Formats: sequence, structure tokens, C-alpha cells
Amino acid sequence: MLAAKPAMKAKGVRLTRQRTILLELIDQTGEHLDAESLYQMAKEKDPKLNRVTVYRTLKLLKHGGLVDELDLMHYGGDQHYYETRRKQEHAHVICLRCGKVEEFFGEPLRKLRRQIESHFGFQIMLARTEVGGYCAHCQTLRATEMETTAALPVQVPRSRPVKRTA
Amino acid sequence: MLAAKPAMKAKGVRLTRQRTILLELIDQTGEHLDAESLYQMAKEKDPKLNRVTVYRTLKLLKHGGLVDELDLMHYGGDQHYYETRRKQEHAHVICLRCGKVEEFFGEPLRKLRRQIESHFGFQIMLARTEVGGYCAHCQTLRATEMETTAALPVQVPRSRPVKRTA
DNA sequence: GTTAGTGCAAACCTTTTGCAGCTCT
DNA sequence: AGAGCTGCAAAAGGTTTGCACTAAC
Repeated sequence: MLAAKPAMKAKGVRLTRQRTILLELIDQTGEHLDAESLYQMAKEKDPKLNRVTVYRTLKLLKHGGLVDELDLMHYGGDQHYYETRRKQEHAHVICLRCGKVEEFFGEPLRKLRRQIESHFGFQIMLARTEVGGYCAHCQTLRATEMETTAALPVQVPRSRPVKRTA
Repeated sequence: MLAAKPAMKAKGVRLTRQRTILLELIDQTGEHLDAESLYQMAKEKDPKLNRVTVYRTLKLLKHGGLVDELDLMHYGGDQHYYETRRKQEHAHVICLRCGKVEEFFGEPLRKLRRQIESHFGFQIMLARTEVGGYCAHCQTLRATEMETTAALPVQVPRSRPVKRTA
């Protein structure tokens, strides 16, 4: 991802102190960062760095095709997640019970892309496949939970996690 | 989608006047409705019907697996879109220039699903593939536009469409 | 008669904007 | 020097919540 530096310079984008910090964090941390986490991490390196700068930088990187935006099926809420764009396209597989995210690479994704391009004469710039369900581990746990709650009325889970006081 | 009525009853969900209106609208209108549009349409049938009820109903349908939630690559903003869940999984292909949405059905999607299930022992509940890029028509238009703007500095497009006065 | 669902107002979270001042190049 | 970037404060957009009242079963 530090490849982002030359990429940005080439576009006439200034490499500021703040952007350097953010770029390095994204590079090191890797997967599935949301703006707020990135902001918290960046603040430790530069307490003055503003949340707004994080959003602006992410937008810049997104439009420059250097990071991809995900939402992981809104498992954690309505925020977006970001990851360095890699050569290999992959799907995100997220467990709706434990939140674990797996990545899936494979031929079907490439084939899908090719078919869409030729079928519509479409020029693909970004693509994402997100899959939600239950991982092997949570499937068994859920079976147990179901017994307990089977008789209860429909439950629509709370949207945001209950706010915790410290 | 009117199949939703029995489906909901079976779960002990009450079929209220408001829900009937919303269900029928979703059924008739079909694809890619967002909450606000649905609300506007519903208000015409019942001016008292509240926006909140729309959100609550959509959430219910989503969790009941009767509608799927999309975001169409955030082309139109940060809202979500909804469509009746169909037997055939499909990908959404959206043009980032004109906003046109195409649907793609095909073997690679089914294969992808099967492979993910067997590879991780995962139980898939929902899946979505969204693809952004340029449709055949817009590709040519863009070529022209590019010439004009080639020399200009990097442009990050505005997030929300400029608010139009009437 | 219960219990779930509705409307209303207010809150909430995430993200964006306007603007004045700062800083890369 | 000067365009671009940042921080700050404020707003916006979309969505959710608490609560008292209403309506479906």
C-alpha cells in the first residue's frame, strides 16, 4: 500500500504529514478498518489530526482506486470499512452471529467479472461480493439457541449495540 | 411478494393497514426502492402513515428474508435500496455515470455460493454482488469528457447530488 | 383484553460542508 | 507565492429510539 505514495504524487496530490500517517496505518493494519477506528489510531500518532481529514483521505483513496469500500453486511452498524485494493478480487464472507470475516478467492469471481463485461459490454471499475450467514462454529451454537427461543415472537435484532457506559 | 402476507402471518406478525399498503407497493413497484421513495408513495395512499413505520416494516421484511437490501455502490447517496427476494440470485451492475442498473443472472453466482458453502462449511443466509463501472453507452461519452478534463487536477466527485430547488 | 404496532418528537451515528488559516511544493 | 490541505464548528442525511396511544387478533 505504500505504493500509494507514488501513485498519489503522480496525480498531483500532496503528501502531507496527516496523509502519511493514515497511509501507513492503512498499510500496516490491513483489513476492514472503518473511519472511526482509523481516526482513533491516527490520533495516537498525531492528537491534532481531525476526523474530517480521515474521511477526506479515505474518499481520495477510494476515488483513486487505492482502497475498496465495504460494508460487511452492516454487521457492525452503518459505517463503511476500507481495505487496500489487491490484485486478486475476493468476496467477503461474514458471520452474522460472531462477526468473523473470511475472504474467498477463486475462479467463480473472475468468471463472473468476465461474463458481466462481455454480456453488457460493461467496463468494471469496482466490484464487491458480500455474503452473510453463519460460520461452522456458530451454526451449532445457534441450533441450541433456537430451541430456547423457538416459541417466542419474532425478534428483530437491535440495530446498534447497546451503548455501554465505559 | 404478496406471498409475504401468509409468510408474515405464520410468524405471528400482525397484518396492519399500513403494512398492507407497504407490502402492495413493494410488490407492484418491484426493484430498487429506497425507504424515502416508498414513504412518499405510501403517503399518497394514507397521508397519516409515518416514515418510521416504513423503516420498521422494511427491517421486518429484511429480517424475515422477504426483501434484500442493496446499496447500489452508493451511487445515489448513502441510503439503502430494497427489492423482493427472488428465487434466482443475481448481481447488480450499476453505471457510475448514468446510474442505470442492470441485473445479471448466471452460473458463476451459483457456483460461487456453492464453493463458499463447502469451503468454509458456511451457511449462507444472504448474499450480494454489486458491480460499478461504465455501461457501453457511457464509455464512449466518457472518452470525450476525458479529453476536456485530462489536464485538470484530481477531482473527487461531490457526495450528494447538488440540492435542486424544485 | 392483550400485546403488538403506530405516530410523534427527539435522538443518533456517520459523513459532509463552509470557511479561515496553515503548509506543502 | 499559491494552490491545496487542514481543523473547527456546524450541518446534513439517513435511520433508530422512547413513549403514550391505537388497533389487530
